[in-house]
Amino acid sequence: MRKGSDKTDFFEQVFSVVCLIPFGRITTYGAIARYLGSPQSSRLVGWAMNVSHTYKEFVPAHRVVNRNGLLSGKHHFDTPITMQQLLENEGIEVEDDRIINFRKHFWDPGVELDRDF
DNA sequence: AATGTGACATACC
DNA sequence: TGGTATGCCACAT
Repeated sequence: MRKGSDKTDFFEQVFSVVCLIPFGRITTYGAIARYLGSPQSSRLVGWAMNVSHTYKEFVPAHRVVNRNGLLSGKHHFDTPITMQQLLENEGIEVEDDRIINFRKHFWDPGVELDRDF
């Protein structure tokens, strides 16, 4: 009985996962997309971040980066350095718009949330 | 209402 | 080995 609330089903799931990212951890668009069951919908995740500021809840979009660990969306924040500042504020080292030890800080929802795959 | 776009990722050549 | 092309779904204009 979807009562219209599921129109943003994908987005809400994305926001939910992003909100579940622990402090000081990061993830990738592809990881989220794969966790949602649509590994090829990674763009939607990025798009979701784009409209995250329109979402009623706060979404730590700064904890989501591309597969290369590059702060692809830094330019979309208030200032081009806001994203880096937020990450550094969480103890994540960022150099040249790239996350150092990206793999170490990587938080895979499909693994951490123990998906049944 | 329809078209284009988008903070990616993967596959193929 | 890198570059090109495509897929995906919802939002914005």
